[in-house]
Amino acid sequence: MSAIEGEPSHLAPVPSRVAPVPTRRGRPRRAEADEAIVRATMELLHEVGVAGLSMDLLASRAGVGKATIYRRWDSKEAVILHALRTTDAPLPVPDEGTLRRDLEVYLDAVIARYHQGRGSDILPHLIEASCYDGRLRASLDEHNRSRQATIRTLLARGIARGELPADADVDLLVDVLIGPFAYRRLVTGAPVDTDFARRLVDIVLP
Amino acid sequence: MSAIEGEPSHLAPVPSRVAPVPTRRGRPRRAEADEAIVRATMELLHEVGVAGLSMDLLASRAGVGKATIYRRWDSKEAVILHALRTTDAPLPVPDEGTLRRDLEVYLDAVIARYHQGRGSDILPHLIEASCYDGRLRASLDEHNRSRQATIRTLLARGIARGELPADADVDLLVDVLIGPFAYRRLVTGAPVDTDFARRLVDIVLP
Amino acid sequence: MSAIEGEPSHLAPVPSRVAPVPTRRGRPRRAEADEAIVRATMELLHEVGVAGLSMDLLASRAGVGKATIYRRWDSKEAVILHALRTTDAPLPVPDEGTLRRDLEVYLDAVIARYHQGRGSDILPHLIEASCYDGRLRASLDEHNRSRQATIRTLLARGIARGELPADADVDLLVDVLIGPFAYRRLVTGAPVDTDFARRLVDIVLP
Amino acid sequence: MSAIEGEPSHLAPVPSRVAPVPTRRGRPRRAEADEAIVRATMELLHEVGVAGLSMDLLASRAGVGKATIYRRWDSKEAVILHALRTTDAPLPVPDEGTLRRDLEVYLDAVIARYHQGRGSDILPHLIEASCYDGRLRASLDEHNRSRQATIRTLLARGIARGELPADADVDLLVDVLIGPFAYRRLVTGAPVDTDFARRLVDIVLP
DNA sequence: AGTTAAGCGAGACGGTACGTCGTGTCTTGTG
DNA sequence: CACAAGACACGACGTACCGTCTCGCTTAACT
Repeated sequence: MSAIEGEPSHLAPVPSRVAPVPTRRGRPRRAEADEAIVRATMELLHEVGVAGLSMDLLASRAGVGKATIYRRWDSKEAVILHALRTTDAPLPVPDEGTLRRDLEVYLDAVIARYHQGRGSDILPHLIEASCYDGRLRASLDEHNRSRQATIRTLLARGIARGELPADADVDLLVDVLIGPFAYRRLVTGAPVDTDFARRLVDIVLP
Repeated sequence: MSAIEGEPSHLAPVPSRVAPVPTRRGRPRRAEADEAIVRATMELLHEVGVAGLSMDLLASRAGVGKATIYRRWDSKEAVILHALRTTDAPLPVPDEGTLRRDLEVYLDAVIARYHQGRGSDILPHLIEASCYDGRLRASLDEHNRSRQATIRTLLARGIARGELPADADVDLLVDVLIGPFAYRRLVTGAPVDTDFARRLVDIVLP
Repeated sequence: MSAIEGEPSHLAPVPSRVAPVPTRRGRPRRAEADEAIVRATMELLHEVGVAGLSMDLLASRAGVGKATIYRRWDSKEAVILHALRTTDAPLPVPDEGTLRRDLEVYLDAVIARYHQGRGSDILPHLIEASCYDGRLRASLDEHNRSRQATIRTLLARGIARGELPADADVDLLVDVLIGPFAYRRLVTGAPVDTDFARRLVDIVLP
Repeated sequence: MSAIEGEPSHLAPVPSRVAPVPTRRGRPRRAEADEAIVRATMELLHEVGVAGLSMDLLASRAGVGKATIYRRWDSKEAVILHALRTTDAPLPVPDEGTLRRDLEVYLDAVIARYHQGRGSDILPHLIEASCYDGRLRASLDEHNRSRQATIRTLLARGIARGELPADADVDLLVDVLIGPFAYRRLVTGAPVDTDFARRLVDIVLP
């Protein structure tokens, strides 16, 4: 699983992607190769996981030479991150009438997706890789921040309805609502369930 | 940096450590070897980082055979985690008179340690490795949970002083106070500073 | 160095050269491209040797697309052989009055050229390549046989002068006069000098 | 086929072999690995030829890691040369009563072995490789020179019998008897047969 | 004048092999 | 038994070539 939160990353720049060179000289890159690589990446992530995905395997599964992959991305992790950003559908934005209900429904959806064991090693893997690769770090951060969009939408609605004060510290609220999930999942391994989400919302909406 | 929070893990069980075999047969293990390995591990973590630390390098630096390392630990990551637990000094427990001040002082200390770039890839590396190794996962989780001791002490004092209600949800408060730090550092890359800590405390102590 | 023996191969067929197609349709091939490729080939052979000469490097040095090279020749080795045949000036035909002196002068010239280290790996490389490519083999053989012309001229004059019997086995004499040079250079690595040439002539002209 | 001439190279040094380090520390090299590698090399040379023999294929056929090969030899060619020297049986030393008959019988045997197409690209390949690797060059030269032993034995016997003058130039005679074979095979591609051998002997024994 | 066929520089493509590295295990001789 | 040394099987890495294949353009010769 890659993301703890929601909204897609539509048109965001992908810094760790190798520049496709806007020049029009020479044979253009084959668009099907991009697709095939992304598809093969997602397939293999589900079949053999992040640790079992080697560049040789990926190339042969995508029917592509290794050089074709390295021409497009810097590293295995950049490929994986790109595939994730391309593929990973955002969670729906709930609209239940109250901020409390919206948050509860959304966090439940996060938990549901967060609990699928398959691929739950992808994000930790990318985090680790990004420690050694600034470009990857930037791209991953950008992606993860973009996933806060849904919860920001919910909070903005809450302010509009007067459920939160107009000067509420939205940035901090986002971190408080999502941070504990990431902390439990990545760091302490403590379990996360619906009740946990309820109590968290109680803190934010007293 | 390895830990986001405080107290040491002195006598805690280390599941991923290979059992030293209580039997008394044969030549006993050399205690200096343990020390040399831990020392070499910490040296290399600072010199070449987690990615540059190979078992061959570690063995030769410690003046030890590789088998001597594997006799004691399951994997490279288990060695690193052990070295960390052995070495990493806990942050002091503040006592400023009020819960608010205690939390502020403590979180400032966490931030100060959290910002040292050197070795800031160790925890992410261990998290990733623990995805593939249950024993490591258990050991790492145990360690990270143990680091919550300081903050729990502070909260307990706060309850005793009446600064928090007697039925306060301590488990959750701990996660709310630390989770956002982990989230920013590991996931979004957003900056963390003293002001951030202040605002966080405001949420918990309205 | 490419050849152990003499005469040029002016108009000889070059089987491994791709047929330029006598049809006149379409844009004609650019003659400067041929020249540029041959020139770049010789430059690179001197600069980086046969092993360092890659088709990408050659194309970029010649300012030409790789397809332009492959349109003209089958393989890298065919290019090299062509460049050699085009460039390599034949040794002069001596005329000292006696067969013995002629042979001595000629063989000394062969030795002088044979000792230049630069490019001395070209012939071995072509020989090896010709093991896997019949067209190249034919072209190389033809070239190398053509280099016997000078020595055949000398022997013919010797027969005319009565220095050799009219029924002398010229084919064999050629091989005996040149073979030991090739053998030492390619196979045993034994040194070759003027004295060696003298003694060889003594065998042929008792 | 690797050699144009005869005697084995019993105890000759093999400079291109990586030094096995006379030190007695650590686990000794597995002798079966050496055997398996040599056996697999010869098998593959017959099955796929020199060009089809890759290090990965060789390692997997020998049931050995690539590092185990590179620990012992510098390059693919050094392995091949070693396998050849280890395996290639020398031609028998004829004893027909006269030097002329001995030479004829021996050269016929050389021709017979020389004509087997299988593996006839090995020597050219090694020659080429030795242009880029001094150690290999030395080893190959040493090997090829050692193969002159048989013919030297025959010539020595001829001198003892008075068939050759006592001061005959043996070094040169060896080159004259073998050189033309190498020259035709490697350079001009001209055919070599029994008649050619007969005429060659006529030159040496007038 | 328009059409057609081929050449052209650039560079992407699928493959294959390279030689190196790291892991965790195994095997010596020596305590 | 433990130990230092180091060999071992495995398998991934990222690079370098090869020879082919598009692109968007010339550049003629044939309509």
